[in-house]
Amino acid sequence: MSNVKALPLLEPEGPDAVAPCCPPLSERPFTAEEAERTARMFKALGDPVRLRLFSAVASHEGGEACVCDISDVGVSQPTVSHHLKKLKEAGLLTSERRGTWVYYRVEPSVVAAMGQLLAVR
Amino acid sequence: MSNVKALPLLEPEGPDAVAPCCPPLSERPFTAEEAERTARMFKALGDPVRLRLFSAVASHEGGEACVCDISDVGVSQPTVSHHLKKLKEAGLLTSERRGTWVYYRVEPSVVAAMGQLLAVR
DNA sequence: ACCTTGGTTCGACGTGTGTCAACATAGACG
DNA sequence: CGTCTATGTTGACACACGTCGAACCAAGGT
Repeated sequence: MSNVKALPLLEPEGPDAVAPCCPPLSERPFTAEEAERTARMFKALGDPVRLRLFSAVASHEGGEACVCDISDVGVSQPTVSHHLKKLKEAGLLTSERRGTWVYYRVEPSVVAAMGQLLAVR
Repeated sequence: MSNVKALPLLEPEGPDAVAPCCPPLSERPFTAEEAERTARMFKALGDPVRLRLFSAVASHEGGEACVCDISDVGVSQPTVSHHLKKLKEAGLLTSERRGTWVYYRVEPSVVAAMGQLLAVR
């Protein structure tokens, strides 16, 4: 079972579970490379529509939601698909087709890593 | 000429309350308004240069840094100023002029609030 | 086969954003 | 005053981004 496949933001550096992408933001100044990687995650959540979609998936029963369940965010359906793709490329969501519907779920380790970036000293 | 907008993400009420902007992303689907407000914060950190500047301030000795200390991020000085302004408008940094230099420091409550948004259920 | 429903991809358009050079402003100091 | 240093602002430009309609793909049902 491929629980992790080519996440563009997580280097397979440690067998650890919490995906140590980068140290907390207040530990030391980020290098250009760290910033490049990390900014992609924040940018993915930097759009209101994407934030609503992500929140809808994250809060949905069972930890997953099909597009039909969450596509009521005020934009056209192609736009929803576009944003879900962006969230997927950022490593924040994964998708799987089961029959007629496509189900999205959050990647908990990546979200946890983002939370740790913001840990207060 | 004081066009200093009120912090768009924090209501000026609690002394050191943890900025009750929004519930965790996984608690319930965000409303359009919540998403609009919160996305501004994530978007501010969604640029590599801004992320480096923010990290430089956050990790600097004494919790504050003057522009001259952190402006070595590979872009021109006006661009640095522009990004610092963006971070300030997002409520993530505050600035204060002391004599010749301008010092920036992080707004801990806002960062803490962002961390809580990503709290895993 | 055909059609219907769910989702993605494509092509285009308008807006937003990052960047710089040039200029402007604010103190410090003589 | 004038001048130097440290930051901020303005204007302009190229590029990225969000959005939509139309076309396309994937499964199921009839």
